[in-house]
Amino acid sequence: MTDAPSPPARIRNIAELARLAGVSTGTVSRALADKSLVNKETRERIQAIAREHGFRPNQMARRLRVQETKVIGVVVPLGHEQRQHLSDPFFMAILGHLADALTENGYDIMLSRVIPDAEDWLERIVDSGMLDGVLLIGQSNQFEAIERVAKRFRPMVVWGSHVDGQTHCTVGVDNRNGGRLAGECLIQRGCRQIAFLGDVEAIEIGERFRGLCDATDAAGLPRPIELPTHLASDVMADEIAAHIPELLDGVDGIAAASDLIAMHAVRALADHGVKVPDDIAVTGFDDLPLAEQTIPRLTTISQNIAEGARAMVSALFTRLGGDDAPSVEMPPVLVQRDTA
Amino acid sequence: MTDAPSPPARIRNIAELARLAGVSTGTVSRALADKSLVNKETRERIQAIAREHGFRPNQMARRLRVQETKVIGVVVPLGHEQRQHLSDPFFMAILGHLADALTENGYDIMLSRVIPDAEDWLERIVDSGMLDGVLLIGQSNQFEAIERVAKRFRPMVVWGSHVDGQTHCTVGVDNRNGGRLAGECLIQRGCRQIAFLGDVEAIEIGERFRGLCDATDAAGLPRPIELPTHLASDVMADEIAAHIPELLDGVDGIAAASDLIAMHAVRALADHGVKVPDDIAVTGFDDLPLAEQTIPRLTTISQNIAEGARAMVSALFTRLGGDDAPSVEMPPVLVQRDTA
DNA sequence: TGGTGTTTTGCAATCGATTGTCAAGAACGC
DNA sequence: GCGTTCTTGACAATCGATTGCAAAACACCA
Repeated sequence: MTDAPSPPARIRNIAELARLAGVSTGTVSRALADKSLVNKETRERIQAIAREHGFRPNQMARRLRVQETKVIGVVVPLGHEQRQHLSDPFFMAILGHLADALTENGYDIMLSRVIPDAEDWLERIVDSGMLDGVLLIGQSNQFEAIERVAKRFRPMVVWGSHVDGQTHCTVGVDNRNGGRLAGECLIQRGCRQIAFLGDVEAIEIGERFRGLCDATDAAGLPRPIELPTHLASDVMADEIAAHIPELLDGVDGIAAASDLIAMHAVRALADHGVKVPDDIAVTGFDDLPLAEQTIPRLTTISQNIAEGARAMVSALFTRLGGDDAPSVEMPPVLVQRDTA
Repeated sequence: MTDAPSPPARIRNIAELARLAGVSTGTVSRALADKSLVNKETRERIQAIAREHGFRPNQMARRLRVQETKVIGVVVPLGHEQRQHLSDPFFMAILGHLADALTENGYDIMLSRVIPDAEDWLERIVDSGMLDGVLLIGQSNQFEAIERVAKRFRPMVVWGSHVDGQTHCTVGVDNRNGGRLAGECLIQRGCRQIAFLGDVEAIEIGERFRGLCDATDAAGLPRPIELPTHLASDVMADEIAAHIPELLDGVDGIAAASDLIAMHAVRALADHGVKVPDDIAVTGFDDLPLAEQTIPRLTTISQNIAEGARAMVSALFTRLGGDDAPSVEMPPVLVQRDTA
């Protein structure tokens, strides 16, 4: 009996393993699940054979049977983006934290396919039977679709803004207040003409813009100029470059809808010899880990991504347990660094 | 008959739908798959009922039956990292491109769980029965494990370095040559004492270091100093800060193992009044979209992430089709910008 | 030896689809 | 009116596990 194993033949299912062990499939199933119902000796013998042959039970079959998949879908609705590109660092950062929290609890993550033009994209995901729960990162302009599904599918948590009376459970910062904070910061620096870089079609971005308006209104300043800028990094640079003439025309403060947009803007301004923050002050939004590492370091509104991810997962788990979890709204925090 | 639907009762499976339509489950299945075997009229009638009730067949069951999951696992082996954190922007960037390419072809993506301490982490993923194929991003220090699995599991493609005689299929740049390019760039600028920021335990990083040594050897310069720096962004900043004394002690060129490390280094140097590239030149590796947007813009070795992702997916598909796909080694390109 | 109680194990139904096989019915020609 | 061909759809096996139920095996005691 050599101890260097050259597995004779791969075992394909518990039936084969059962034949090999001279027991029934039921016993094998119980043995592999380490149930005390089966005799300790047979149990260990079966486990040994399984190990020796590198056998692992088919998860698809098990999950079909137990009606529990241990898979959570993570989805970014990109309805308002012309191209669907998962490159936004904010999404990636929160995805990382979600992954940590979910895997710690024994769940796998499925990045589900978003069929761009289909009305029922969320229904397809939710009803696929592959997912125990769903996490949405961002609401985009898909409020209706999300509400519709939330009414009958409980284990779903959305990163985004909470609107009065909505059914779906959100976790996120108070975007409007965050926008206000950014505006107040810029105004306090002495900015008079503020520009907003972002796509207000997306609900949470729209809220940030509204908060910014709150700030300029309160200060008796003109409304900020809206300069649509998308989140997809491949078009962002061009869009910002296209906005440069408008920015150079009297704007002295920029509130960007995200840190990435802010970084691109700072770069583009530098290319035109504009000094940040002396000539134009810039604020970001998100407080990515990177925001602290840029030169100049970014003044931004912090979202506390790690805590947000934890809150999402915890809300999802209570919902998976059948209980109700309320929306969570975290306070935005202004992080003042070098750009404003 | 109102056309505003208030679905009477949810249909749970094709059996219920079959009863409702007065046909057998087999017919329903074929009708939903739009097979010409069933009469056009019954087919449309069944589809209408399904639509009306918002019924979607259970994917788990279908996949178990057809033995094809249309799911590709995407995994980052983080064997050499003490904490498993999916925050590296390079990983995220390539994940984004992989997601695009896979979803375009009708595949979903599963971020599989990596059980940190388990020897058989890759076996567990591959044998779970949930995945048609696997993409690994990075080899980390898991060469053995990858080889072992590659010998019997064909549909797997790995981002990383190709070593002579290896079984597993890799796609990646020639890391050694990339390291050499970085070294030559620094040397040509006049750097005499070069430091390497990265964790050489990881295969691809080690190759980059070796290439760097090739360059210093060829120029008759002393070997670069190794300053271990991990990829996890939460510890990276501290590690780099800890390296500062060594960097200020005669080092005039830094080759970083990744763009992120380079950006952190530039930031840390700025904090100590060191000017980049005048006092110390810095090169990155990856050429993230961000590298062009920093101030100063990063000189780096380009990996062409988009093309790499496409190559991985295409190799995976030919392997899924049963054919063999060879490893792909892309030439690294030096992108000279402001930091070196 | 028989009865009772406790472990162990096997049997068979089940999860929800897909699909090969075959029979019933329609259409058609002679 | 009968045989032949073609459609259409029902039946049942299958994918690979889990699990309730009941039978078998064994121990123990009177």
